[in-house]
Amino acid sequence: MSAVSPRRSVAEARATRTAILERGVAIASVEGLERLTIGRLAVELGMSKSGVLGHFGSKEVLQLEVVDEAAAVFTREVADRAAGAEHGFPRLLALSGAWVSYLERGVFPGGCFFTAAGVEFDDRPGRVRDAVAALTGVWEGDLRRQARLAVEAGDLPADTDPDQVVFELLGATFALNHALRLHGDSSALPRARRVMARVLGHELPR
Amino acid sequence: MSAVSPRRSVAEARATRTAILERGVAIASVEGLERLTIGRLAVELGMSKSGVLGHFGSKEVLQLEVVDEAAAVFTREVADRAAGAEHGFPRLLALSGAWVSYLERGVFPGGCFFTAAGVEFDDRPGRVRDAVAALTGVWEGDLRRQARLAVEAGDLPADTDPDQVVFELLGATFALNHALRLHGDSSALPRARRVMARVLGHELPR
DNA sequence: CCTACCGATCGGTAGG
DNA sequence: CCTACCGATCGGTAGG
Repeated sequence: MSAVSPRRSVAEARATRTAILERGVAIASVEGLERLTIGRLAVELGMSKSGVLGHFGSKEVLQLEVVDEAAAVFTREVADRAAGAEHGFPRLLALSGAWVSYLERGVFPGGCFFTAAGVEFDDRPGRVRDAVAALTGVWEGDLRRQARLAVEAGDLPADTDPDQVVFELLGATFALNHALRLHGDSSALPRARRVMARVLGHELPR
Repeated sequence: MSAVSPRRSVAEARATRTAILERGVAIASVEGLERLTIGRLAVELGMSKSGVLGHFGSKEVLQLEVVDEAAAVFTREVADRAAGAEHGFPRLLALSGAWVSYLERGVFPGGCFFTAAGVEFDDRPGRVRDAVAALTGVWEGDLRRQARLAVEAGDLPADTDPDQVVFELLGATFALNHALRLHGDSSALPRARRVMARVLGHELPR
C-alpha cells in the first residue's frame, strides 16, 4: 500500500497544483489577490499550509501564477471564441461580442478578474502589478491592432483613432462589470452592446 | 499643567477624528479599505491602536466613516464645482467636465476612491458594500436626472435614453481611471473628454 | 506532502 | 487618550 499523503507522483503533484490555481482564481476574483491567503487555500483544499506553499515558494509567486491562470481562462473564454473571424473588422466585432458574453456568462465568480486585479494593484509597485499591467496591455494592443487593420481595410472610417476605439470598448466593459457586480443590474448588457455597436458602426454578433 | 495624552477636550477629539479619517481616505484610495488597518493608522498618526479604535468602535464603522468622508470630498471636488450651472443640460455638461478634472487633478492619491471601493466590495455582502453602492447610486441618479431634464428641455435628442447617457459617462471615467493608474497614460484624458463630448453633443467646459 | 514552529500583525477588550 | 493583553491569522521555515 502506498502512503496516503507524502511523496505524490509528478502527475499527482501537477493535478494538485492545478486545483490550487483554479481555486485561487475563484477566490481572487471575488475577494481580491490580497485576501487569497495560503491558509485559506489550504483549508478549502484539505491540505496543510506548507503543502500549498511548497508548490510556489512564496505568496507573490502564487499570486503571479494565479494571474497567469486567469489570463489563460480569459484567452480561452474570449479571444479563442473570436479566433475563427478574419483579422481586422470581423475579428474586432467578434472579440467585442465575446467580451460582453464573457461578462454575461459570469466566467469568473467575482466578475472580470483583470478589472479587479487592475484596480487592486494599480498603485502598488511590484511584480504582480507589472504582470497585470502587461497582460492588460497585450489585450489592449490586440484590439488596437484589429482596429487599425479595420481602418486600413476601409471597414472603419479613415479618420478613426484605434486608441479611441480601444478606450471606448474598455469603458463599456468596465461600466458593464460595475453595473452587474455592484448594482446587480443586467439591463446594462444591452447598453454595453449598444455602445460597442455605435463605436464599431455595426451590431455585435451573439 | 494639564496631562499630555489622556482626556482631550471635545474639540481636540474632533480634530483627531478628522485627522484619522483624512489619513484613512488616503490610505484606502491607494491600497483599499481592507488594508486600511487600525495599527497602521496608529503608527502613521503617532497614536496607540486603541486610541484610534476608540473613535469608531470597530473596523467596519471606521470603514463606513472613511467612505462617508470620501463622499464629502467627491461632492466638494466634483458636484459643488458644477453647482453654479443651471439644472439640465448645462449642469450635466459641468458635472462631466468636473468629473474628468477630478481625475486629472488626482484628488485622491490612489485614483477614484469609489471605483476602487466598488470593485473591492462588490462581491462582499455587508454595510460597507451597501454604503458604497448607495453613494454610487445617488451619483448616478443625479446624472440621470440632469440627462432627463436635458431631454425634456430639448437640449438632448428626444429619443435619448438617460440611463444610456449615464452608462457611457461612467464608462469614460472608468476607462480614464484605468489608463491613468495602471498605465500612467495621460493621453486618455482627451479621449475621455471626446467620449463625453460625443455623448452630450457638446464640448466639455474646462 | 506532512507536523511543528517562528515572529509579526490583525481586530478587539479590560482597565485606567 | 494610554498600556497591557487576548486569540486568530498572516507568510514563511525546519525537518522529515
